[in-house]
Amino acid sequence: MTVTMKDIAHAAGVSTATVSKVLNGLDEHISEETRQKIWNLKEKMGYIPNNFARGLKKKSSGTIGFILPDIANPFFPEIARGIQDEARKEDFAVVMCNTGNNAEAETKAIEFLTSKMVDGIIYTRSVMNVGAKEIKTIDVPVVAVDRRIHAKKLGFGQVYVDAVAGIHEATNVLIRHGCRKIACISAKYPTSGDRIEGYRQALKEARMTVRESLIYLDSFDVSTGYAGTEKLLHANPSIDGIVCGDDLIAFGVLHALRDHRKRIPEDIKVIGFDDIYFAKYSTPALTTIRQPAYEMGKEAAHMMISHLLNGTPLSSLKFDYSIEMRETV
Amino acid sequence: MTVTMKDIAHAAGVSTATVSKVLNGLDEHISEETRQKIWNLKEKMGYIPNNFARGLKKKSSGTIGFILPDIANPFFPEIARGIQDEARKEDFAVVMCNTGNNAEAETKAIEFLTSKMVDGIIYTRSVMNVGAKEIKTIDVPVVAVDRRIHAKKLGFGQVYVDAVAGIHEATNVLIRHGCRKIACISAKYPTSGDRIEGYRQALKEARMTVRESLIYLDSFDVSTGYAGTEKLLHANPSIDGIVCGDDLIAFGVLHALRDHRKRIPEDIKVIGFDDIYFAKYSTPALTTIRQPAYEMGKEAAHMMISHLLNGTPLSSLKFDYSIEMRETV
DNA sequence: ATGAAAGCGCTAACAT
DNA sequence: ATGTTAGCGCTTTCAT
Repeated sequence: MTVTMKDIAHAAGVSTATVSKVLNGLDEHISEETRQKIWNLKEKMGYIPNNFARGLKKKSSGTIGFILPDIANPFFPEIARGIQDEARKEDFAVVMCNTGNNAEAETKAIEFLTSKMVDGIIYTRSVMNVGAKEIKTIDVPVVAVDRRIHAKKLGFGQVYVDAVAGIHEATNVLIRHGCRKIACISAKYPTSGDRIEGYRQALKEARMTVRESLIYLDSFDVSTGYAGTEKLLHANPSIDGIVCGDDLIAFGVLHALRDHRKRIPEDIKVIGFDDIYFAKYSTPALTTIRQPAYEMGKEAAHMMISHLLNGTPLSSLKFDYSIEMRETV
Repeated sequence: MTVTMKDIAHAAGVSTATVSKVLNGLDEHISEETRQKIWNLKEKMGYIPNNFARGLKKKSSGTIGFILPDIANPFFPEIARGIQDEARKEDFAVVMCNTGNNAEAETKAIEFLTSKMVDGIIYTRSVMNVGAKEIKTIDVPVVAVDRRIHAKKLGFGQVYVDAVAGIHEATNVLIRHGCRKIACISAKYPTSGDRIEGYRQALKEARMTVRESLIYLDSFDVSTGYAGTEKLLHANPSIDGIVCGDDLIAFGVLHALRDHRKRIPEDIKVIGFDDIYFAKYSTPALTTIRQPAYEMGKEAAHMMISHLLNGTPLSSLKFDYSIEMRETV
């Protein structure tokens, strides 16, 4: 049987009000004796507070929710770590929901979390791909990490790196290193259109023609990198550089290139985006544009909690990317 | 303002009971007209159910909790994916709590989740390292994944791979490939003592002496692998094989070996454990003992949900490991 | 220093 | 076909 405050109150011969006060530290006016008795009973009886009841009453749960699109992509767990380390400091719990890039799951996660389970939501998917309806019904603060959204219009907070500029720079790196026929493999998520822009811009600035046949778009995963490379290479054997939308894609590219006996970076250079933990351990070590995932998570949580606790307005925070030169360029 | 059932009931000119019935699909005896009216109102007013209230009443939340020790270790997200795919099928939500290998966080996660927030808990840490007190207070079913625990005694379910046998086999692989001086680097978590046993046994069976100076124990992370290799190599330059407690450690080992200009596998062979997603992309590709993480997660969720829904008893499910021969042996 | 009581939003058994 | 009602376990205001 579940032990409730009532049980403790009964055992201690006091009212539930007294028990509640003691257990919540509101015990200035409680006798030392009663206090002790209650704490002991709590331990002895194995009392666990019922969060449903408490939440129903207090209308807050001391927890923040984190919605991520793909837990298998190390970039997101890294953000999660940042969020949690920060939340822990402020004594907030964090629950995570993985949507697996599934729109329905995303909607459900939002509904679930906003059903008063969390005091705020940190989000890493473009909100643009879920219906406006869902967004409007979110009645807790939200801060978006790493995804460009119309934050201000929606009243959201935002922590991000300029991905367009990042891909622009990635492309420039390749150009600087002598690549003349540069392909691009990325995801065709609504938000990722941006990224591609960086590639196009860089090419134009270098007076190189942008050819659609050099662009392959699917998902942010290894198989996209592999399949994209196969297809692109087949149509254009002379490609000498590949800009990747993220590191997972880059891993797939590396793998495909290896199967095609291409020498990296002699025959072809590749550059990733994110700098996931494993980028430095790949074959060969991946050159990539780094996003400070952990720090972004930390700041997102910080922003959220300050807002929750002190009413600090949610803001827009931009981080800088950096270039991690390794062995693929 | 938050929209409640009362608001809808008021707007529709019916009672909250009727609204509740309709919104929960218990509408066999509700007129089509009322039904429509309520659904429309729900949409129009942006009603979101209050999970606290519902949970308080129903004593269940349709969600299962997943506690993992290190979200940055790809092995765990893989389990998480399995859990979620299965849960999704049964219309259960899953929330995750990352403890970061922090005992306090673990205790909090348990308290938090058991505070009636979830109907069951899936656990990937040895329960042995949290106090018996916490365990006793868990009043929801739990199934442990990948961790040996006294499942039966505690009434837990269990899904696992025999890690001792796995490490035993890993060591054998090295022996079979001619290694004569085999070191072992693993974690000194309470549960990991087991793993080491497999190494010791294999050595004994091959009539090789077990030397403590060839064993390095710290944590399941890359830096342990790196530091361990440095230390071990310094004391025993002639080591020709290293058995790793997990793949993260193996990655650190590979890195250190590279810095020491050791040729792999010619000079020294290394074998990992888990077969995380990135194992095949390392330099060189890691030979390792595979645990079917995704499947284990799926089965754990299946077991949990069957138990929750149909009362199927929690059981003990053993999976087989397999050997992934790649380039480090 | 302690208690009584109202009520958070919802569900479900029991009317009608 | 719909409504009444009695809580679920907790917090909190107001009494005492």
